[in-house]
Amino acid sequence: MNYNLGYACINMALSYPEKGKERITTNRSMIKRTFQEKGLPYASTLTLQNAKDLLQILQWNEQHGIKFYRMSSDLIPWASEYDIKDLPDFEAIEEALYEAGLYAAEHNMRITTHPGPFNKLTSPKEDVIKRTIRDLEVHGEIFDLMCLPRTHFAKINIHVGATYNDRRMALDNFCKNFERLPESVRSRLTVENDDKASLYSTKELYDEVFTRIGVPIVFDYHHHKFCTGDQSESEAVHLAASTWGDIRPVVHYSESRADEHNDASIRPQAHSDSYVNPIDFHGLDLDVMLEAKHKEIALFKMRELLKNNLTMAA
DNA sequence: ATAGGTCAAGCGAGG
DNA sequence: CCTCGCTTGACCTAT
Repeated sequence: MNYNLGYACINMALSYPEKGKERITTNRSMIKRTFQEKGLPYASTLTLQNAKDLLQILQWNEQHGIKFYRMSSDLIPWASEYDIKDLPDFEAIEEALYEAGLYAAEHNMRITTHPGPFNKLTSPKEDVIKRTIRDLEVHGEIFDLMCLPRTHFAKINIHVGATYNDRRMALDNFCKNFERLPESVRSRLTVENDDKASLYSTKELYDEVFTRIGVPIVFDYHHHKFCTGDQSESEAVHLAASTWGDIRPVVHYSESRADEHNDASIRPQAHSDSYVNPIDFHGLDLDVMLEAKHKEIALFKMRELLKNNLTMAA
């Protein structure tokens, strides 16, 4: 079985270092008021630091055998509000991003991203669509600056995520607005099954999105429990995997926080800190994005679980 | 230095 | 009608 385990955005060891050591993070940001006061020069300063730290995170990953990483969407604060090329430090930023992308390529790393829930290609409101296209375009541009491939290897993953009590209309909008995206995004976009029964299951994404516009499906194990589309986990993960062509499918894995803390008051969709069960690959080659709060620490735990699992099977 | 309140965006769910 | 949660906590002010 071939697979990579990855984690999202934050490296605990680098982000919360021991005293005296410098914090390494790609998530420096600012609130709106500060952006209005300080404008592009400060955005540029934060971006350059974030972009330089990205390489450090990738190097840390390499040292720890981690080949799969989800980039933060906060790398360039307020990027949708201006042209990145207008940042005073653009050349240095471009260089830092290129270096990070080159490092990833040289070490066979897979880099992906997951823009926020505000991105709604389904919306009947044109201004929502315009903002969504702009935000996705920024993600595509950053990946281009890193020279990441324009394939689903470097996926940009979003949810379909809304129905407006008219799923036909919503799905039609999604497919129609997909065509309005720049090639840097269209070539990389994937969709993920939702975590609410009223939204979109893997099966529905397959029937209504993949078959129409060919966008592959990221299967989320935890979300599937809340929106099965009348499929078993095995059926759904196989269906999702069939949408990826030559590219190894990505899946998301997390466990229930409510179970982990034995606390029924925690919403069942919430993600655990770490893991107690090894992921079931259902016989597939998959790249697994681990969505646990403890990040790379949880990844190491999953490694152990899989190793023990293998030992027991042998 | 640390704690606590606050923070762009779109939705749906729950109170 | 309001708040929370979601990709992913981080920023900012008061103490």
